[in-house]
Amino acid sequence: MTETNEEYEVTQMPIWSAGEEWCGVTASMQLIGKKWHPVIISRLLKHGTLRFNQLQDEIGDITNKVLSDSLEDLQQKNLVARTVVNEKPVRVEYELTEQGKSLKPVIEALHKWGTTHVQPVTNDEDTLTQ
Amino acid sequence: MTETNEEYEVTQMPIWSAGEEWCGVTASMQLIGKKWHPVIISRLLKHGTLRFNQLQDEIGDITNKVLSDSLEDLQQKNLVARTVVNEKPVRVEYELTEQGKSLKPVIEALHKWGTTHVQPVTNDEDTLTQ
DNA sequence: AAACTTAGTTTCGTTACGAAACGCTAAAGT
DNA sequence: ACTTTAGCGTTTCGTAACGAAACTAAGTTT
Repeated sequence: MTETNEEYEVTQMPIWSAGEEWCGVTASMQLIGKKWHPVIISRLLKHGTLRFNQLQDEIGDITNKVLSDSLEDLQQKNLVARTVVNEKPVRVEYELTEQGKSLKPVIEALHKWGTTHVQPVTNDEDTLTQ
Repeated sequence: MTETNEEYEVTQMPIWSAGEEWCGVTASMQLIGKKWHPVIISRLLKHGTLRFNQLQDEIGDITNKVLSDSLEDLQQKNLVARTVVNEKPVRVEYELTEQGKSLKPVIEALHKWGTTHVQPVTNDEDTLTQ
């Protein structure tokens, strides 16, 4: 097909091109700036290792496709590792790499802000009490 | 725009519905989980007040449309305030609300992680143009 | 054989993001 | 009087990300 395994293609995209001032926030966003990445990482931080369906249950509202796509992206960015355990039925485990674990302070900051500055609306859709 | 408006209506979208376990990370993501939001907020944290073009220059790679859309979303979420100063030519200023300023620890965590765990690539791999 | 489990993939529709061009107001240059 | 410049966007159109729902595939249990 392709001469030199173009599938892999080291998609370490150019984080920042010349001239522009490089910024840590921008850099972080290139790696975890997708909708579900921080949530997935938070669950793996909490549980260490999770299987596909466990992860999905923990998150709650994510579809198969989006979880699958997100995990693929996270692997490709070396934040998550995927292991196939040969049992029957086959078991697939996801866990954070060291790089992924290093995101702990970021996730903690997100968690803290979310819990202290966003109130969960306790639903029933008519409580406009704040 | 400050008076009651049926179009406005939602005020605070349902962050989480009943049975699901609510999580601070998910909540945060609902508010700042867009590609450019953290970067925009970081610039406003740094400079206090910025005009449209200043903000665009500070960020570097964002288009008019996306910056405009993002700012609109941030206003709607009460993280950014927009002020029109009636000069000639008209001046429009953006700054963080108190709620927006409270994101400082989150942005700092992102900044720190980005600067310590992502290296700026300096365009190796193909050094043809630069 | 039918149903279930795990771990996804396929299809298709909607929303977010991007590039480039254009619009508007008003001053300033020629 | 025109053209250019500056500020602050909007319009148009194309691609990528996200989502809902159905489906696949290997093996297991009923």
